[in-house]
Formats: sequence, C-alpha cells, structure tokens
Amino acid sequence: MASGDDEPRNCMVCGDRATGYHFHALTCEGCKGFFRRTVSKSTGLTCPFAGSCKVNKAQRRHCPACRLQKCLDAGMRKETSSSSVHPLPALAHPSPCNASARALGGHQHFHGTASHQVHQ
Amino acid sequence: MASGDDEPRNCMVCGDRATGYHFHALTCEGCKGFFRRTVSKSTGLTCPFAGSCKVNKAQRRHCPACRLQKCLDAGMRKETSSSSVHPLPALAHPSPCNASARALGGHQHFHGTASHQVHQ
DNA sequence: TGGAGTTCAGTACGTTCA
DNA sequence: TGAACGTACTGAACTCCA
Repeated sequence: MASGDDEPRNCMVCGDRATGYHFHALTCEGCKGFFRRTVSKSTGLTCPFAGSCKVNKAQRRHCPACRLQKCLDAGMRKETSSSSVHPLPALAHPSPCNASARALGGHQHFHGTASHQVHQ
Repeated sequence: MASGDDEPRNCMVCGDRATGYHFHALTCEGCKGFFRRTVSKSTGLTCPFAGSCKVNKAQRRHCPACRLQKCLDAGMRKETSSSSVHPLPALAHPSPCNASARALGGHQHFHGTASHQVHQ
C-alpha cells in the first residue's frame, strides 16, 4: 500500500470513487455489481427518454438503460468463453501496458478462456 | 531433491490444499489472504458460539473469529516492528481447537444463516 | 524460488426503493 | 414485499523482491 498519494480514480461511468478496474474499465463497486447483474440478463432495457440521461452518483439508479450504455461506452464487457473467440484488446484503457502503469497497479491479467470460475 | 514422496501439504488452518508457508505457517491461499486482511484491522472478532466452530474448507467462512484463532494457533503472525525477535518454531501448538478464552471484545455481524452452504 | 503483497471476478447479505 | 442496489468479503491469479 503506497499510502500518501491520493489519486482521484473516479468511476468512468458515474464518477463515484473507483475501486479498480472491473470488466476492463475503471469503475466503482456499484457499477461493477450493476454491470455484472445487468449484462447477464441482458433484457432489453430501454430508456424512457432520449437515451441521454445523466449518469452520476446521485442519478445512476434512475435509468438502468443509460447506465448500461455508459458502461459499454466505457469499455466494460464480460469475457464469456462461449460466444466471442476474440478477446479484443482493451480499447478503453488509457495505457495499461506501460511500465509506469505498474505504480497504479495497472497490471492486467487475462484469464484466457473462462477457466476462472471453477467453483463458487 | 527428488522428493519422491508425494507430500500432502494441507493447510494447517482449514485443511485445504496449502500453497506454501505464509506468515510462518503452511496455509492455503484463502487463509493467507484472510489472515493478512484480518490481522491488519484486528477489530474485535467474537464467535457467536462457544468459540469451538469447526474450521475446514467448507465452513471456514462461517466464523471469522474461530478462523483467526486457528490461524494464530497454527503460529501465524505478522512481522511488525514488535519487540520479540525470537524465532518461535511454527510446529509448536498441539492444541488445535480448544475453547480457549479469546481476549477479543467487540461486536461482529455474523451471518447467522444455516443455509449458507457452498454450492460448487 | 518462495513468500508477501496486489488486483479483481465473484459471492453473501443488509439496505433501499418502487 | 420483492427486486435492485451497494458494501464487505473471499480466494485465485498475478507481480515484486530478497
């Protein structure tokens, strides 16, 4: 723990305090959980407005459709082993592969195929 | 070399597959991480029962207090800048699970659900 | 090379809201 | 009251370092 530096690390979706990279985007715990739940069901969410709802910490719960859209815009995606064979590199990351990124804890580890969920 | 014998290497805390010595005891990754997190905060964990909960692979998550106690019984400790410098062998504790009085006070929100089984 | 530390996907569960 | 939300926790995989 390199205490001392308080870098912003804001959630790319709602601007809340990010806790790290989740599903290839820097997000908070709330958006992490939201994306995980929502993208699994993937039911047709539609915005009752023009799809231009504000997504911030206070309003992120109001429109799930716009929130999910912003998650996807931020580059979030799930690595499902079945559908996509191309793990398509993280476009949304600023530069995760720099050596300086290590100081930010920016090490990325692809699990290749979904050999991760063995149990639990 | 050629340790021809297949050494079991079971976790001294929960009996899971140990990955090596962590904090001076042979433990699994789970107990390693648990001890590292828990001993840092060191807030008063208390067992809601008599302090005699079973700590094994399946049930180790049920009672953090007893798990931490068993970690300490196994000889786990963090090398802080404390006073004692004596090595203290790790194989020293014969009594694994006595209902020892723990000098820990405080509250703990225990997930009192018996239906908390590990589905795997 | 092994142990310590970090990251993050996933789980559990209390809280909030419609 | 049920579903969605969000926090805390778990553990596997990883990197760093002596």
